[in-house]
This record gives sequence, structure tokens and C-alpha cells, in this order.
Amino acid sequence: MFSKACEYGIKATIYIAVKSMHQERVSLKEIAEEVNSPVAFTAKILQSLAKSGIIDSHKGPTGGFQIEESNIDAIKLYDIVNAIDGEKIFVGCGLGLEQCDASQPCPVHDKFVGIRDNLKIMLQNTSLYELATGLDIGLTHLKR
Amino acid sequence: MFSKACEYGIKATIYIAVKSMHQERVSLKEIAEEVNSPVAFTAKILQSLAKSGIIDSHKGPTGGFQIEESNIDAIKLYDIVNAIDGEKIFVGCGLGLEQCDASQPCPVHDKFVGIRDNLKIMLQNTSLYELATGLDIGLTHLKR
DNA sequence: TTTATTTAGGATAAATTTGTCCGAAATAAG
DNA sequence: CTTATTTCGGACAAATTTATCCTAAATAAA
Repeated sequence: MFSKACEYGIKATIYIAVKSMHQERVSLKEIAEEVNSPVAFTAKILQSLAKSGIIDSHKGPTGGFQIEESNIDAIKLYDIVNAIDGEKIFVGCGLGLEQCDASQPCPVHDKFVGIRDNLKIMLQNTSLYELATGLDIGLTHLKR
Repeated sequence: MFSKACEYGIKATIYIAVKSMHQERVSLKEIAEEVNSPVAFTAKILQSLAKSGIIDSHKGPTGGFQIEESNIDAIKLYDIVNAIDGEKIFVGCGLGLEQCDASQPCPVHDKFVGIRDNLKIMLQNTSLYELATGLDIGLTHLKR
């Protein structure tokens, strides 16, 4: 469903959010450990999330990643997925046709659009805040 | 969403089904042309679909691919996707966790399972017959 | 039987995704 | 200022997916 990059990016962002809600900044190393993702690859993903403005990064000792607390509720799962995998997941024909829309549909068009709209709506309605809160209170987990 | 292999496989199977409903066998070359897919790669996919028993193949002149007409309604989109991409699309955690279920969920577990179940049900409820019929009567298309 | 045609299948290559390594740049603290 | 720490960013490598090519095997028809 999601790419590995996206999986790591989502996990990392949720972890950073939890820490940010406790006014803590976290290092790449800690994130990769807690989220069970390859360090160097995770670094690349965090870089691009920082460029997208979803997370903040700081160099040097005491440096690391964080998310402005007031943004955590406004950031949606959709934003993270979109920043990493791009909108190509939400656009385009399910069978790869260039020319496919309601007036000239591919055989799976209607059914496919239905599923994908569900996905899109789910991602747009899911806030980083609720994901981070669930993790913080021990309702969910990210390891293994 | 689907792999390229799956896209080509679905398109090819629908095209073969349409022809089979008119008692015609089709060659790899014709399929690849009509479905706008790379010939050699399509050959591989059709090979595996034949091994899975979803389509029949015949060598030699007048050879080609076909689907037993009485099977066309029983074959579901799910069977095609499952034969090519495997069940890994329908199983496993949305964030790639090994240990993730209702009792120890990842942060997106519930929402993700909901979407994926929708997808699975849609694929299981969509018959090759309806897809092929739509194409046959010109309601849908596979080119471009 | 010979020939032409078509799929089967192995080897290989190209493209993309995933992942690593390392020096540069920033920066906090002694 | 120096040093230690941390992210940045480029080059590179491995793995997977996508795609090609060619020979073998089957088989229909002359």
C-alpha cells in the first residue's frame, strides 16, 4: 500500500510528535531505534519532511527533530503521505491508462475511484495529534 | 496501488475474457497491442496466470490464450490480483510492523484495516464477467 | 515430414526503490 | 577557539521491479 519510505516517514513523524508534545527534541539515532527503521534511509526521509515543512530540524549538539506543538493537530496523515510518496497515489487510473475518467472509464474505474476516495478521506481526516496521543498513552505502538 | 505487472495482468485477462465470450483465442501479440503493454513482460505475466489456472494457453499456430467461458463469472478480480501480486497486499500492517493486530495495534491499524477490507471486498465481489461485458459493449476501454 | 507459428522459460538488462557511507556544514558547550 | 555532536547532502551500492532477448518446445497445416 505505502512505500517503505512512507512507512518509515509516518512512524518517525508520529514518534517526533509524541516527544514534541512533551517539549522534547529527538535525534535521528533515537528515532530510528524507537521506530525500527534503517538509520541512514530514515535520515533521507526526515530531510525531505523537513524541507516540506512538516517537521523542524536543528543541527549540532542538542540538535534533532521536533514539530511545533501548535501544528500537530493541523498536520494530517495525508500531508505526510503526500510529502513522501507524492500525489500520484491519489491520482491516475487504477489500470495505468492515460485516458480514463467518468466519461471514458477503464473497466475498474468506478470501483477503484470509490476505494481510493475512501483512502484519501481517511488520510485527510486523520490528524497527527490523534495518532501521537494514541501512542503516548500506550494504546498503540511502533516497535517490531 | 497495483503493481505494473498487476495492471497488465488485469487488462490482459479482461481482454482475453471478451474474446473468449466470442469463442475466440488471442495471441500474446494481439493482447499486448490491444492492452498497450510491453510484449515480453506481458508474456511472463500471462505465463504465471496460466500456471495459476486463471487462463488457458495453447502453443503452435492458431495457439494463444483463452478462458473457459463457464469460468468467466466465477473468476473475481481478487483472483487475478492475488495470482500476480500475492496476498501480501491484503495482509500485514500498514506501517510494516511485524507485531500488529487489534490487541496490539499500530497507530493506523483500525483505519487502515477498514480501507483494506473495503478493497478486498470490492475485488472479491467484482467478477471478470462484468468487467469483460462492460468492455465488450463499449462502456469501458483499455487502450491509452 | 517439413515448415511456420506460437507459448515456455532462462538469461540478462534497465529502472526504480531501498539502503549505506562519508565528508561538509552548523552549532552548542567547554 | 576548539571540540564534540548532529543534520545535510552527494555518491554509491544492493534489492526489487520492470522489461528485453533468444532458444526450446509444442503444434497446426501443407
